[in-house]
Amino acid sequence: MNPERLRAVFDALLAAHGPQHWWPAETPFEVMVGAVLTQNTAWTNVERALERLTARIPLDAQAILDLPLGELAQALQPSGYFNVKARRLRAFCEGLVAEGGVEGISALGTGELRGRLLAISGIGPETADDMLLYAFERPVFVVDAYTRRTLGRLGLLTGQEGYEAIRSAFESALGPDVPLYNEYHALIVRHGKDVCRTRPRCPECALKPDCPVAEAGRSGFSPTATVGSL
DNA sequence: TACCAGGAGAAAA
DNA sequence: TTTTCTCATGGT
Repeated sequence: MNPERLRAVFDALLAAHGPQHWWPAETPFEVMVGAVLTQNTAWTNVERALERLTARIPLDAQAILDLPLGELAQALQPSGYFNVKARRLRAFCEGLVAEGGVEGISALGTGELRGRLLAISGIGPETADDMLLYAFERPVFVVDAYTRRTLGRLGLLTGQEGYEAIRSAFESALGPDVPLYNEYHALIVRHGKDVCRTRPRCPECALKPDCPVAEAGRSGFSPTATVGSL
């Protein structure tokens, strides 16, 4: 992954969309709850679910654990997959309490913290990295479907790379930089939802002149390029 | 009407 | 080991 090209794409995204000021939450715990609820779900639906949940209980781990599972699922209903997410949120809260809460888990090193999060059922790589970057401010790059799609359209990814390969490629190219990772991922999501959202999906829309990151990515465009060669 | 959204885990091949 | 299926609401 070429650092200059990656920086050029970031600069183009920032110029096009401006700072995103992520994550839209008040506390680290709210970030983590949101990370679970936003799995494969539009953020507007997550906001509805959070409103329903906080109308019933204070937003903390013990209050969620004290809420009967059926009531938790009912509160989460607008975010979709509500039965699944109720179980996942409860499992996460159990894990968090077992680790001594947000304070306790904050004391762990990044690698160990990531391992603990991934050990919880329902917390996969992207959700764990959302938490690490946006709740704990650790230098971990978040890879999501928009990252694969947008960077793939720019020729910086083939689409065949695994999650860890993409994450380590970004981190190696950019160096440990929490504010940069924060803004970069937020901008990729914003861009994916905004400019590159076409119906039906156009695999090349980012390469069209009206896409603000097209030029930045074009210099690195190579349909057969791989992470390692860029 | 059909598709998609800031995934993850279980089941099947 | 890799691929497919399931979970589900709300916007376009």
